Amino acid sequence: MPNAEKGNVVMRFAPNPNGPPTLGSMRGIVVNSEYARMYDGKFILRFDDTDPRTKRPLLEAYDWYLEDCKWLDANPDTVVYASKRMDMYYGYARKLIEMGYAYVCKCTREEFKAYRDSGIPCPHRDGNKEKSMEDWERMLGGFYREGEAVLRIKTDMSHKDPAVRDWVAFRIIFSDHPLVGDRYVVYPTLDFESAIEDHVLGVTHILRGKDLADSEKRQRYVYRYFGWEYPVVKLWGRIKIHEFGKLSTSDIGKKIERGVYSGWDDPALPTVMAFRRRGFEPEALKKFFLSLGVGENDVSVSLKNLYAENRKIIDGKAGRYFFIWNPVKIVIEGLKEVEIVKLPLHPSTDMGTRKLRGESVVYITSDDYETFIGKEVRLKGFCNIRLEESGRAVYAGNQVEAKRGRNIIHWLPESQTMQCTVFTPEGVIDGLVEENVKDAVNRVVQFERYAFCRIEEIDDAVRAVYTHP
RNA sequence: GCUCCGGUGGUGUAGCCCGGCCAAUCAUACGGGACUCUCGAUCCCGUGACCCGGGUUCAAAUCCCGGCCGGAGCACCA
Repeated sequence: MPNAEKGNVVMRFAPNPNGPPTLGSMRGIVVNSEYARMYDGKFILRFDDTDPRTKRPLLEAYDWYLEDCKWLDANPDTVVYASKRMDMYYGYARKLIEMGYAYVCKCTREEFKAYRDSGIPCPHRDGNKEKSMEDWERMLGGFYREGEAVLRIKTDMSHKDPAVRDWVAFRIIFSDHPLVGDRYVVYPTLDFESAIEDHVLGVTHILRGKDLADSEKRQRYVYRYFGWEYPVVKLWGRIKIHEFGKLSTSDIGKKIERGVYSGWDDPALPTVMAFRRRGFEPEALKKFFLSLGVGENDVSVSLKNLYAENRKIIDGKAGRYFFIWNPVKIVIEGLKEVEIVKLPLHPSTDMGTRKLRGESVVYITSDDYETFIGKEVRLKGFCNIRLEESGRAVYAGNQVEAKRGRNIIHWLPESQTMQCTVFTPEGVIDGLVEENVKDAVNRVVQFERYAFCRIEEIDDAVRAVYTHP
């Protein structure tokens, strides 16, 4: 990073808490905090919550961000709530008005758009400062209705990029704010609020999405007027995950209300909550985002990369259990005695063993039954059987000769099963699981030949959440 | 339309600023083999990329110009 001195770096992540943190937020948290850490710097979490109407903050979401930061090992050194610092913004606004760099504009949106598009100053632009100050105080006092007046920053009405021409710094919104109630009617826009805060907080480097590229051009005017130095900015492109469609936070909210998703932590959603619920390791998420780098080109990446990262961490410590989806009951004929089968909890890590009864009535998945019917298979750790028609099977010895191959399948004794529901991104899968998983509540296990899953809850039945293959 | 910004194997990334050590890094994916009482893991081996066209230069993925393709912004949203 340019101009980064060890110990003197201040970075921030500045979300609007209008919903739960998503993968996109995670990128912001991870990348900013990691760079700050790399330079022994400071990491600030700032809530840019200055629009109580269009992007209305969600009260619970403030804490969600705090929790998710903590979980991602990105605990902020400082937490700032923009909506609680309104008076400070007002102060800077007054200074700008006094200096003649900001003015109250009473054009309608449409009127101003016309001026902006043609590059002509609007009639309010060159009014005297005293009048603007008076109008400003009236705005604050509730004299104007919404839309009747805004405070604009003077830039350059002939700037080649129309987006930077005299942009709005404050507007009137008669709507109570989840955090500060109805104390204010004049709210700063992101561009203004963020410009002031970055300076006040001493932010040295900004890493953000390129959708905010124009912000810099706008904000630089304010910095120039105050004689401040603008932080170093690095932008990243849009991120698209193959497995998730385009989902805006508000879309997701609606779908949750309609019952399409069970909640913000539905495994099908790209929220941090969902990934936590699925049992992902924060370290894997971090590596995943860091591997994307901070290039300005848009990335379109598969979750498989994340799965690979996560697998590296959990494979060595996830206990192995049998989960039978689409169970089929098999009666084994000619089985001599009931024996206790000991299976290792992990094939290479020493985690002890689990026990299953070697009974003559077992369950296997119908997938296996259908592909191996008429053939000999080995019930892993137990014995060999030949699968026959209509759920029968014949005992075929104990020799582990079937080693070399694919015909080793998992199974469960009838007397030791529990109902199990797995919540996957594609929907719910029901099946049977060995009762030994009761030792693994709230841990990630591997259901052999299926996938890694987190055991969420066990009462009469088992609830598991799909992690990844 | 206007203003910006990008374009390295299937995907992501390093290298580009300060041209040569790049017949291009790493990861993932994919193919093959070994091992394994999981379709997981591990170990080998392999496939596979500098958008196109000009220019500058002894030398270009790296610099310049044009084209094509992609993205973002053009809100009293963040």
